Amino acid sequence: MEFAELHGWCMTPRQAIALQKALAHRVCTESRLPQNLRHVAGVDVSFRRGDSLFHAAVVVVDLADMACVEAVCAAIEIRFPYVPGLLSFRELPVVLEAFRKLRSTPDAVLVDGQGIAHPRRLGLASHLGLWLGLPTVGCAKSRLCGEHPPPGRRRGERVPLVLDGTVVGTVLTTRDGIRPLYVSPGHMMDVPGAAELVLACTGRYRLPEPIRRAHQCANEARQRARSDINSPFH
DNA sequence: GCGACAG
DNA sequence: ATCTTGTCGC
Repeated sequence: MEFAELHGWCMTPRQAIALQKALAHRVCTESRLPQNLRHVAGVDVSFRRGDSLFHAAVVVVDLADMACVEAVCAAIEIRFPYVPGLLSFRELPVVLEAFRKLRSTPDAVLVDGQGIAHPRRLGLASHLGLWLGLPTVGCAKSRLCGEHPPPGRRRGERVPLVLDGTVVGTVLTTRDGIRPLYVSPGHMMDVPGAAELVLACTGRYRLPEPIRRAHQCANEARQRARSDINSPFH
């Protein structure tokens, strides 16, 4: 199976699973981060219950001062239902559409979802990494699979996330006294590097700054589209 | 068969 | 993810 087969996105869950197994072999779990890491992107997707549109945003920030370098968003129709383990088939089309509009190329991409901490080692972050050929990190707010002891409650404390006897990620506390994040390499990234990058992008909030901004950006785009229905002029 | 289950 | 108001706490 080739990437081209994804163009239609008209797959059955069974076909999607077969494709994941094939693509998982292409994922690189060694760090390919540049020495001078400067521009980190965050991606997020937003949708509304009674609507059939997905909105995605990509925000690139400068790691030195968290200043926004570039921000874009896109909107397309939903083409796939939510199925745990098949999230990329639902969200990747709109995410790729947003990246198509991006003019700059980030050094790394933080994704709202899992990387290789996935039943077939191909979470949304890994799948996106393959498409983009860029280092990606999966940064999920809850667990999809794998086991771990409870991590410490202080910022920076972490425990390994183990799946089938393999460490596939890090359960990382990003703020004192809050629920941890499930951080795993997406593509061109290793387990320790993924956790360090997330920590480097996280300040006074639970989620890393690039993802927070993308989340905000995608929501604003969705609400603008919503209001345009009632007042298309303006 | 039952429970788990990113967003 | 989204539906939703106020509310308890640092």
